[in-house]
Amino acid sequence: MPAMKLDAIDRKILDALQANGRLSNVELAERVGLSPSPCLRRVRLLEEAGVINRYVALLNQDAVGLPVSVFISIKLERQHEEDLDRFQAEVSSYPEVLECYLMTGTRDYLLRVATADLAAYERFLKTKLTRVENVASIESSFALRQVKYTNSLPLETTGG
Amino acid sequence: MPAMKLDAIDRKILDALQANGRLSNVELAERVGLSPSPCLRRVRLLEEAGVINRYVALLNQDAVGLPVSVFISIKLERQHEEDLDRFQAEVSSYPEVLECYLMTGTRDYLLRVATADLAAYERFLKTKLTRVENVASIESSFALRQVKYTNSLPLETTGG
DNA sequence: GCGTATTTGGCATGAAATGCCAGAGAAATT
DNA sequence: AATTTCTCTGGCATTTCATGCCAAATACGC
Repeated sequence: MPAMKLDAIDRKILDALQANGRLSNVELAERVGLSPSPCLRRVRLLEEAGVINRYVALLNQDAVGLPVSVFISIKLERQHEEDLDRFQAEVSSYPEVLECYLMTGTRDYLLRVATADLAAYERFLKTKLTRVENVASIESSFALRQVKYTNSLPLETTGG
Repeated sequence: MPAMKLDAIDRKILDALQANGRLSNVELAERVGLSPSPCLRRVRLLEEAGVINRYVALLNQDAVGLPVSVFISIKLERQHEEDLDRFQAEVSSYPEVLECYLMTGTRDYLLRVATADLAAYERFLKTKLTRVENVASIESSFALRQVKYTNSLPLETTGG
């Protein structure tokens, strides 16, 4: 995905939709200083270009009973292409895994997992993660508190 | 936020809106097996109860020119209540910081930061993070690839 | 079996999304 | 500087949707 050229209006649109993905097109148009028609056309273009991936509802982890966030550092035995691919496919299939990154440094992967409690986390480890082939070591760190969580990327709407 | 009691239809609604926050109420109602009126009422209740935090558009980091994700482990000099509060407030104000967690273990905080490139990251470090008071050490790990990234919490819609 | 409370479904109204077309603005060419 | 061309914008008409209200149905307790 190449970086797309975005003008000031595009960035305003993206900023507004990052903050509220359910803004009506009429209100969005007002905020960015366009009439509804061209505003909607820009939004559609941004969607088709893949700048806007998708729209989602963000839930409260506590309210749905998944208050525990765990970060897991994982090291593999072998790091060949096919080893990585197999591991990634397996881990991506677990709904408990919200984020997974291939990392530089001494640890190969970093995962964020959401579970109901420690017992559920232990169950996840025992029945899923530790059974994945090629895993050399697993290191869990628990989040005591989510200080900040946002999906809003800083688009620097002040400049060109 | 206490965990709220959600029935099977609520979980279907939440799952659908986690996948597509812009579903029309008419289509959402069809999917969960209700008519539009009670479906909308449930959605409003979930919003008011705080189960649904908000709706957002998710952007492609590469497309908006912020392809670099960095995880930063931070250790503070002192961990008194007011020290933590001050650090958290400062770090939360940085738009580059997408996630921040207070952690167990040897490191106090874990941050995820998005930047345009290494130069921008260095600028963030020098002008912002290293100038925050009370920071004992900073350890950066770069993500080579985002293997999985989702906000969809697993709600186990199969069971009660 | 009966009464109560909660939830659902349908209808009416007002607002919004969306496609179409003409007009305005910007850029390139001569 | 004038003209041509291309791109983007704004307004209108149609269709779809959101939303509030009320009656009916379902679940629950007695």
